[in-house]
Amino acid sequence: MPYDPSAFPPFAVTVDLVVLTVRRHSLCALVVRRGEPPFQGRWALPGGFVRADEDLAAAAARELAEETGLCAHDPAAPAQGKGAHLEQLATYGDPKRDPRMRVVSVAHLVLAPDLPAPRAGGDAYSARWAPVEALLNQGGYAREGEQAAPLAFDHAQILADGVERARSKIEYSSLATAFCPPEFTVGELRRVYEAVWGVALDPRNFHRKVTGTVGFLVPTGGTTTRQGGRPAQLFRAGGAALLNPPMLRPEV
Amino acid sequence: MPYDPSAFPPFAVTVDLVVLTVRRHSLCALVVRRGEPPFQGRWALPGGFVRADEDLAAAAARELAEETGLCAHDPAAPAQGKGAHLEQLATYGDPKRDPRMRVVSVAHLVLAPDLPAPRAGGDAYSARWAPVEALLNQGGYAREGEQAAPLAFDHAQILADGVERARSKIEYSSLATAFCPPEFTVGELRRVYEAVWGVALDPRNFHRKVTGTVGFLVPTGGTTTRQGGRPAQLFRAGGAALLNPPMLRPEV
DNA sequence: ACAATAGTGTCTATAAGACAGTATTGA
DNA sequence: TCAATACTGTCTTATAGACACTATTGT
Repeated sequence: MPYDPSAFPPFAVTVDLVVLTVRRHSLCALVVRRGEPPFQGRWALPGGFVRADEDLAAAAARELAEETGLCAHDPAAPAQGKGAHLEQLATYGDPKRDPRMRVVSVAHLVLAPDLPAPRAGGDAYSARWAPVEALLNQGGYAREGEQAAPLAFDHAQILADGVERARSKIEYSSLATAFCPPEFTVGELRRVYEAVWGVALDPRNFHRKVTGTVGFLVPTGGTTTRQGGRPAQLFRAGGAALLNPPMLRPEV
Repeated sequence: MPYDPSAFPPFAVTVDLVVLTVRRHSLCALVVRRGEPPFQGRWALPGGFVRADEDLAAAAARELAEETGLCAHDPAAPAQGKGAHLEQLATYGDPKRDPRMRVVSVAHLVLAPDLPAPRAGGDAYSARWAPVEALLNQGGYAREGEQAAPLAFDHAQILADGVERARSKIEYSSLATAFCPPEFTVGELRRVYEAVWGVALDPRNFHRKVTGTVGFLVPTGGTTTRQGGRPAQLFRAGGAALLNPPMLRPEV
């Protein structure tokens, strides 16, 4: 087909965010309550329109900052700094995914350390961390006193894809450290793996594995007893992005 | 930001295809020659606009059929059948990636067996298989008699991302069989791995590995001598989608 | 006979799973 | 003291890498 820019069907393009964190030993996602139709009153992933002169990753980082105050840290971007890991996840463009119009949504995945509490942006909706297990359950998610309902639009599918990406990516990359504060112990890192995978890991074999993988962890010299028990060494993430050999996820 | 569908910036949405195959022991991609500006005369990935009522995967499958006659086989779709493997790759939306207008392109990755020769669709441009190594070289790609030039738009980046996806995905999935004809030998499969990874593999260890992974290969009972030497057993792809443990790519 | 490819077997090094046992804190 | 967590070490098993050797074809 000749590339005729004057005769193209117009689309709206949005970004949706799968923002994951580990809270109280379970994997949680950020959801917001919709204040208007369609799906009014239902929970949805945060997101919004891409602006006319804005890159996709920039739009995702802007929405993330608006929702959480987090500073995104795109691994592709040279700008280093504190903040969450952000990467593109996938694009969803079913013609009927939004009942009002043709909307193509470029979903992004964000991995963040445990945050105090989500704060709503300038808008009047509420935002909340919810366990992904509840969000993905048949029957949907509700907080106390609400009717249980599935996520709006195709957001349950997007969330499921994001969770699966996170679960597989911590196998062969050092991304699990994105769920941790800047300094963390081996036990804290193990509890991240356990929460994301939903399995129990042998603490001794885990310790041997992560401390034996060069470039994964760098000791800071400090120790902490914030988990109770014997003081544990503190580490920060090493430079290695890929783990070789990978962490093995036990068969479920 | 409130979700206001009446005030959104309009985008054009396209699909671009990274169609890979293995020919003469090297990994090749399908490129088409642009017949009009911008980048007139340059090589580019095949692609085109998504129609107003068309799903993204359907648009990619339609473009693939127009360019190659291949029937796409989306693993997410229930419709089984012969044809190439198709999956979404990533989405590219830099505001300046097309000099004429704001275009967001949803790139798809296609893995196909060696085909007789690309046929142009109804259009007047030429299509061609080109080794990815040449396409990604600094300085760009040219056939004989042409000036070497990089791929049009951001297609070199899209191709590089597609090649990297294919290289990593054949490690832990059975996707390498998508490069093979319906029946193939262990040696032919090994040459696929060697071409995609650009390394030499030990034929004996490779044979032990692939025949020992349950669900990867199913013997058909036939044999062939099309590679010369002792007759080799013929196999077809087994049902397993994931290889556990994975194939290990030798460090480069 | 010889070259070429297919296929089997064997040794070794690495690493994962299971789990005993020691170390160091707070209550 | 005990409970809890951190850490070290040891045994077994699985598997990858290296490579010797045999099998079956075409020329």
